[in-house]
Amino acid sequence: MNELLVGEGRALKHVQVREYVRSLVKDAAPGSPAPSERELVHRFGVARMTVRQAMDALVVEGLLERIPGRGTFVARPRREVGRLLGYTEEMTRRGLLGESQTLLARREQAGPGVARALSITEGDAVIHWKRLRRADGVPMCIEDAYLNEILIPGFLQSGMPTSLYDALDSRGLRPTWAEDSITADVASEEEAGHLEIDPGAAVLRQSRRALAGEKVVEVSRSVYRADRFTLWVQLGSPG
Amino acid sequence: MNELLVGEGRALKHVQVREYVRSLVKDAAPGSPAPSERELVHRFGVARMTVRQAMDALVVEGLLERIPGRGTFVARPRREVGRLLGYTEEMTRRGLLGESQTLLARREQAGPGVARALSITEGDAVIHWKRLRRADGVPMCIEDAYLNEILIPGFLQSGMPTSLYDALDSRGLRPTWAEDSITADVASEEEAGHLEIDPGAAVLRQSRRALAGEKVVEVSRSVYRADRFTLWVQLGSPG
DNA sequence: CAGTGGTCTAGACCACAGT
DNA sequence: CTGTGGTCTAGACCACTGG
Repeated sequence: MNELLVGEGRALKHVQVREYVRSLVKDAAPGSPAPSERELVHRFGVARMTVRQAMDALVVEGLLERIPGRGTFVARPRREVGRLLGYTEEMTRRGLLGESQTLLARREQAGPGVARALSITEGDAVIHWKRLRRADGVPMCIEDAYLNEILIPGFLQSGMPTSLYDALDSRGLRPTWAEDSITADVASEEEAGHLEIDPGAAVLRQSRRALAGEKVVEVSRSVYRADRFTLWVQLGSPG
Repeated sequence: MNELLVGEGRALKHVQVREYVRSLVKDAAPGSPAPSERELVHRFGVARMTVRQAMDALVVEGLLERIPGRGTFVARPRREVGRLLGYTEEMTRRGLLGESQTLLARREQAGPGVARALSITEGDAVIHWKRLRRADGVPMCIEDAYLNEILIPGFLQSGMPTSLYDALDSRGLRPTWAEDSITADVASEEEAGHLEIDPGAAVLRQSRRALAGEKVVEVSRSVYRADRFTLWVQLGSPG
């Protein structure tokens, strides 16, 4: 469990075996056989329970699959909820060039709504960052985000990053979980101006509460041009 | 692993221990201590590795949490992607009464698009089921669904169920995974008539591909009144 | 038949918590 | 200090698979 905390010199045997098998299996096709447990026992000179501990971890991880009487095999990749993507990554994945234009970036005191959403106290410092997002040069979305300043001290002074999620990542605060609410609406005058659409055109509104571990790092409201953006979500339990 | 396949008489020790601990812990508050491993060794007269196998399963399940040097404790419930809900359940959860009015229900041959989405062959039999959904008596959504007829023989003849997902559930085909695409739009004339809104009013369009295990059981397009419906989604990896 | 994973034993030493 | 979980050993028998 705590291999990252182990000092340099130590190397737990089950970890050695696990990583050996992982490296063997890394680029193998699904269905390829992994070494048998008894083969690993001989190769590493360890007890079978130790080998099983190593293999168990890889099975739980979804990398291997045991078939009684036959052997252990590379599992077909399980369906999984994708990594949580920021706007720039999302656009890159769609083959578009994502750009941002900052409309507002300043330190504020949290109002009651933002404070509740960020799980902080009203009046605490927050970063308010509003951006116009483009894709291949054409307006795509307006994002209005609030960040918990306590978690990212000096954020405004350090120069605004291109990708918020990358910036959070570098602080060990990449969101891995988000709660979104999504609704359809029509664009207001102001939104229409920024997005270069007609007032009354359809837009998709997304409110996000993004967490890194237990910490709420970002709450935001985004409004997307409906004619340019479709949201994809996977729901339920992989498997 | 295969406790369900085990004959009546057999009872694997690690399963006995696991279920004993599970029952102890079922209604316990997070943070409550579970029996220590050595205590279970004495209680069941088994080896410690056997107890660990039992506890490991509960830890992987997220029910228990080990703290080295302290003991094993009931874990706080992990964040999890919710069970995939059908319309009726979704409305119930929101405190609304969900009702359906069938607009169309018949057997058809799959066209190319539906066939691809259902992972079947063009011309295969499908159930085409179009419904107007109400919440507390007011139109909420129009759902146009296609079901793989091979998976649910006699579906049309058996009387249309109130809840599609419950009906699938009873056949062991409750969807546990869905891929949705969501976009905003304005209502067409026909949609506006059904939904009792003005043409041009904002609507949320949701295309769903729902799977039970590996089988695609349902593909559907729904159009929701934006003034009455907000979609909630959780993204990322629980934990 | 030989080989596989699944289960199980009866010990052992370690690092770490709390008293 | 005692008690905890974490690691590890060197065997064993079982049910199952495939040739």
